[in-house]
Amino acid sequence: MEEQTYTLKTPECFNLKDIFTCGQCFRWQQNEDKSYTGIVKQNVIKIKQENGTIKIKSIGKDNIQELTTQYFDLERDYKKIQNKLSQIDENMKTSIKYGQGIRLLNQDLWETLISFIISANNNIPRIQKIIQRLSENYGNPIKFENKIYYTFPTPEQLKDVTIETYRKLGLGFRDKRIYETTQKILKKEVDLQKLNQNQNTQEVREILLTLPGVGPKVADCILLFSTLKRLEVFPIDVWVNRVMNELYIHGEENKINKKQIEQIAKQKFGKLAGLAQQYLFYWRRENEGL
DNA sequence: GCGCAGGGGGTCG
DNA sequence: CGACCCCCTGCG
Repeated sequence: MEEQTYTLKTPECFNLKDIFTCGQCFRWQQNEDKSYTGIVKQNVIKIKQENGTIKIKSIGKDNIQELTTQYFDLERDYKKIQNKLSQIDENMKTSIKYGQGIRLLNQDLWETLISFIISANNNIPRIQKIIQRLSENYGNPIKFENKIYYTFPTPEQLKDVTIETYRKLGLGFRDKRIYETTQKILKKEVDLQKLNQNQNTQEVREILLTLPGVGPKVADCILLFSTLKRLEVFPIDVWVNRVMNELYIHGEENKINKKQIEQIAKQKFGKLAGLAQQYLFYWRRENEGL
């Protein structure tokens, strides 16, 4: 495999720190020179933002220009989305200003599915470690700049991994969920290839919910952060719960039910609820002391 | 220092 | 609605 490079003018609304720390991905790490290295499908990618340009170096199967365009959602007009959301209220203006550079990545559906099952009742450092361990044990090695990186294992690569082995890898009670979901995918009880052919988001959501370990919040994350890219969903985790209560309900955080939040999100943000969620989540979590 | 609650990007029974 | 695996944090 050969190295590729690709340089492009920095798009509007594009900032690596915002993209990688807004909570949608687990496989990027920052280097000393402020560049980031990550694994995308069967490629290792290093990306650096400087002086109005994005410089990318990669090694792997895919054409770097096509991959970048797709993965970073470069064909969507985020400025337009931000302008629309900004008209809704001051909260939107503030949070968008804070997270201007956020883009919703088009991540591999299978990887997103497994990653967010792992995320349940878990914290980000441990989620990252677990995914790293799974990849080291079952993914493909790729050498890049004298280091070995590992791709996320395919369903086939996890085919014979037992629940006990998952437990040893530190997955905890998620062991069974990962095992059973993988088996269902392999048997095509849920066909990930065909899932996106379904136009109706509610129907896709229902299908995802049949997989062990996938509840409402995880399903919405998959719908939003993967190639399914359904911008109208609104994942509600503890942070979104918190910020919505503070901004729109003015009530006791733990007394509010999710249905009420869902309803407010839908009526206020409509088809762009997912983006609104990201700006609010990122803003609130990065300003924890408020 | 060390030990022990507390809680974390929820889901399941 | 409580339990759940693991691990990291904060407090006593």
